[in-house]
Amino acid sequence: MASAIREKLEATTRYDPTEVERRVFAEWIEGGYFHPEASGAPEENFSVSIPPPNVTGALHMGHALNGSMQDALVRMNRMRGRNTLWTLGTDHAGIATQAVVEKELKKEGKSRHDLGREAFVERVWEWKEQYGSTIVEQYKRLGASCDYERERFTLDEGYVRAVYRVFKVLFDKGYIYRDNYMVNWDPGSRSAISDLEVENREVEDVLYSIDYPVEGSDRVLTVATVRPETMLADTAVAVNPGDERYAGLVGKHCVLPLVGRRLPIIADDHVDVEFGTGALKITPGHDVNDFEIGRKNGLEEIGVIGPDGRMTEEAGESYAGLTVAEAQAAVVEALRAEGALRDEQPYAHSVPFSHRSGERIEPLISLQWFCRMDELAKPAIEVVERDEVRIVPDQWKRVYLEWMREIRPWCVSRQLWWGHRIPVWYCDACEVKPVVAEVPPDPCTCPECGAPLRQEDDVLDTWFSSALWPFATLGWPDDTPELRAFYPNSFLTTAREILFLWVARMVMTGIEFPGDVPFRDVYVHSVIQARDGRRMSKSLGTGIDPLEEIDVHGADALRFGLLAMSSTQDVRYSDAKVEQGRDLTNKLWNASRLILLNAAAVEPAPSPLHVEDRWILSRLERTIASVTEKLEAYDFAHAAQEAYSFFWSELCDWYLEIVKPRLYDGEEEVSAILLWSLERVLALLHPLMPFVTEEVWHHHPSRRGHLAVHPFPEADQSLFDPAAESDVEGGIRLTRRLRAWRDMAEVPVGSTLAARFDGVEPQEFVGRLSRFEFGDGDAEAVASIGPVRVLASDRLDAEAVSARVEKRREELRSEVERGERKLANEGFVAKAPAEVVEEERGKLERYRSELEELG
RNA sequence: GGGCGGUUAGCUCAGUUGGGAGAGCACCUGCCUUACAAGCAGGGGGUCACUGGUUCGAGCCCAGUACCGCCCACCA
Repeated sequence: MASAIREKLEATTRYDPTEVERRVFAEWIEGGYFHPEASGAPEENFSVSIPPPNVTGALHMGHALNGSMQDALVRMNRMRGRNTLWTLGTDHAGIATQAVVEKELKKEGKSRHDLGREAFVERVWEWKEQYGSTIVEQYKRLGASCDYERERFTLDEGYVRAVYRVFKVLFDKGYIYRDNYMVNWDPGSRSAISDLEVENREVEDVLYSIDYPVEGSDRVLTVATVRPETMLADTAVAVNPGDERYAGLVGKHCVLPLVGRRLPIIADDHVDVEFGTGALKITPGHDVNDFEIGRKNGLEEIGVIGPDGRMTEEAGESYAGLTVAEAQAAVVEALRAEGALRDEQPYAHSVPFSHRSGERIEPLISLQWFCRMDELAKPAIEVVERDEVRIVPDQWKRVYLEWMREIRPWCVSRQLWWGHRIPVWYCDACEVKPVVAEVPPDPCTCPECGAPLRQEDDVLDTWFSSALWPFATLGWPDDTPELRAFYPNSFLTTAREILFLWVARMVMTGIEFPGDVPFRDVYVHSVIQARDGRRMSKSLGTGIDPLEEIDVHGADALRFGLLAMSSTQDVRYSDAKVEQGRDLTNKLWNASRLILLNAAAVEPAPSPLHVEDRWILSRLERTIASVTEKLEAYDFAHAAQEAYSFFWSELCDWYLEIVKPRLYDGEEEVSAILLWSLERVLALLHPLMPFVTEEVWHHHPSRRGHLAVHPFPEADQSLFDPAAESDVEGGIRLTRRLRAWRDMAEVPVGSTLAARFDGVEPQEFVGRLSRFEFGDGDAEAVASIGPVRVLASDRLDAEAVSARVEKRREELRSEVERGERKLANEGFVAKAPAEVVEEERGKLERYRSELEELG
């Protein structure tokens, strides 16, 4: 080792991630390790598409966890020599990005309408150029081994071609259509949104009961509503066909208070006889159920609420222009004045809100583009039923299937400017059908009358383009080498909240377009909650910034911590686990210093001279087998914990302590084993903690290339050695008992005690690590610990010793009693498996003989 | 209204097919032992939410109860 490096290694007793991480990452990029050739077949290659973060986004804990998991598997497979691609990119995130730029404009006192569409979109692109790489840089901080040279964006040129191709094909198949239909209108973004972007929240409203007089009679029908302002758009009153109270009224009319409109009284099964009076006002223009009933019964559809969330002209001049809330107050007041308001009751119920803007959804009828999903869903159901796409853990399989079987049309148009503008062109001059095309028509004129064509104003739902991510990023619709080499992907990891929004749609489009499932496995990971168990959220201020955690503890520490705390159920963020990861990086660093600074210059090799060598090699290989198996099963937490405990407890606490004298002696065999083990441990841990392992590897004498492309260890079963394991573990147990005995007997730390042994001589390390000196002295034995007889000496406090012995006797008596009781149970002896009973007998035997030794 | 998950040490969580309850952190005691005090050695700590059942034996299986969380859902 060069002396400068040696000095640095000697002097640095703490691992410092800050300097290491940037340097090491730059080396990886320079090596081009993350940028594979597009060659080979998907079955032998390994590929993953990152769930594309919003281009407006900043790395949050969900990204960090998801990234740590993907990187662990990606790195492991790259090290195994597979041609590995991890595609990275960002999502244009229609609503979110448009909102960010609009907010910027607002500061300048402008709106997007002041700029006009073209200039506004230009402005968003400028924003994207300036800020859009933030999150990509943050993935680098995490150490994610993505192919940064193949970065994609859902609005880049090639991607747009994929989106337009898909739109055109689905349109030609008749799946995509335009219709005037009830949609979830988000007054916040002033756009329609899909069912999946709606969340229901519990709200305290007032339930108003209103009397509707029946025409030509003195009866009234009392209806109940939480939205009295929508009565202005009522076009019927419905009762249940089986409701005898109203049997004679069906077919008659009542008169709408305030408005005077005649409303037919109709019968519909939907009406619940038990609720309220059993009479339901029907507002087809502003209520989802009423819309259905209206269409079924051919009712008039009136809209009194506009896209801006204000009352329209249709609402009448007393209300037009008011906000919904103002209109509600005015209507209630007017009804009260008329004496039509019968009752008001507080009423808690769930109400749809926009997941995007947070505003209350206004159901209204509007002209939108929809995509029929039933045909697309069929094969996507089958592949999951047949486990061709495997959902892990499998409870999510059922959730996926149930949703898919009930799937409804998807509203894909959005009234935004930022996004994929729908590739449909209209002629305003004649009645010709709209032109739907993958590329803008050239010339852009009407084929019938020659007038200029006008493109559809609406853009597509962001998720329409995300749905194509695994293949559009690889160059589809062209038949590219990338597509041939890396599609389908190997797996996908995701949070369950986008199982429907994203995962299901990728499965559908993958089968429909490239013709194969997009990935074989879907791993649904846990959600990391805030420390107090609340959701991590920006608005609640409960978010924990992964970059701050990286600044403080290092990326490896965060990665290890996240993997170790992850689970199939939701977990609270654990600082302790991240600190455990940090401590592990430090331990790794220092154990490596011990080995690298003291090992003789030899070839690393498993050449055992002693039983402890065979033991550690056996344990190492078993750990490799087990950790690998767990990683492949997406059991990241146990993989991390197991690697940790092998390295810390077995390798450091025991093996290194056992072999220190040999190492300091310059023994070649132990040096060879230590260097060999270190190499394998570094490689095994590299997918979990890439930075520190790579940095240590720099100092390893066997180093030729980077660890990032070093072969991943494969467990060598020929080194499994149960006999050595049992011998050394016996020695360890004895050492611990001797140490505990000393502690209880209050022997000063520094003093060595004399002892002899009965039967088999304990291994050399037992005496050394517990500070006992074994000889054949014939002094009186004051205590027995297994085969060890502790000899009387003036270093021992007789009282403490006898107290210790008595305590042990007590323990043994209770153990013996427990064993005897169990074995006296005829049921147990008769019905328990033989080996369980045998084990119990063996234990009882050992306890009895130890008790006998103690006298 | 349906469905799913949870309840285990002071805290955060593990616990394979039923066979003496584990980890990390925190706590107590003793150690600056020349890899590491972000360390080493030793230790204390649990009615496995509750009630019943099955079994020789239940944290684990069954039935029910109570809280907590999530998803889906068009009773105004």
